Amino acid sequence: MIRLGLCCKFEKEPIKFLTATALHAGKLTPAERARKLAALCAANAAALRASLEYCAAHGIGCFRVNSQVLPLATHPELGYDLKDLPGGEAIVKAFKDCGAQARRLGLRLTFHPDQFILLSSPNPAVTAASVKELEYQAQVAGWIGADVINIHAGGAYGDKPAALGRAAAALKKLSGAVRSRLAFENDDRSYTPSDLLPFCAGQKLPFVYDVHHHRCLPDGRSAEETTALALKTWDREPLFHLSSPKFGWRGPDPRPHHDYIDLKDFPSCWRGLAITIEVEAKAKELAIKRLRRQLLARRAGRK
DNA sequence: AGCGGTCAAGTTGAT
DNA sequence: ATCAACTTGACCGCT
Repeated sequence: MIRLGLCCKFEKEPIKFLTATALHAGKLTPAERARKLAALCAANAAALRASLEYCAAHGIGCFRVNSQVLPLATHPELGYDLKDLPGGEAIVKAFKDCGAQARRLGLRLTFHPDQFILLSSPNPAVTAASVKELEYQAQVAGWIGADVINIHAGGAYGDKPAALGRAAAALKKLSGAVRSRLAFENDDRSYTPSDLLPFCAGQKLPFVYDVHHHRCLPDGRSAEETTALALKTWDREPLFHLSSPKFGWRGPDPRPHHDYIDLKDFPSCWRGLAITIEVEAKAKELAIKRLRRQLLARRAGRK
């Protein structure tokens, strides 16, 4: 059966992940700052633990972890190694406990580094910062047992093949911890599934199929064809993305995400597949709950 | 408790 | 030139 994934946060459930601003943290003395950051990391480990319990209790099989789960960890000036913060070892253990609990509960965990993470950039400083961020996320992924770090291909810079060539070169700089988890997702501006499927095949990396992005930036291939090709790139449970347009498909801009998923946007060819679908909907766990109910009702009604 | 200004980072396309 | 969009609006000082 399909596994639905919740992205990063909750709408109604009182589980909060904390962050910090560099401006404020930078004004603190080093000791104050270390204490503050340690407190945030510890609170986020507890929030992750609570998230896992919630997901398991509500039929949500996958949870995406916020990139800022260790706030400012890779900041150029304020970055830190969690083990060096006060009580850091205990916080690492709290994350490892989350991993053990996720395994017990059968939950899948993923990361989706943000838009600044670019392996295709012509600027080496951008790539270097991206590699650093990926290594950090892979470290946390190791603690908690997350099996996917999903990124976009980045900008086209006027020449997509050249950009993908730079990405391929950057892949060589990544540790096994990142490589073994890395996946590429089609976006709604530059890179379609047709752009990325050959790249992923060549690099032996899985392809995360976002059908909403594909509908916003089509490439002439159907969802059925693309789904079949995407499935083949995975040596474990495939990961796909689903959303609905906030203002409808006839609105001014289909890209912003709706609070909920319109069942009509659920590709019929996804029915019954053994896949994870991360639900990118603003109403978060409420959207998953509604989608789950509708999928079950449809399944029952079909028979 | 609530408000408003502000926040590390890149790229794109609409206005 | 500015802005919103992207995986998530949240933080923080002020009242």
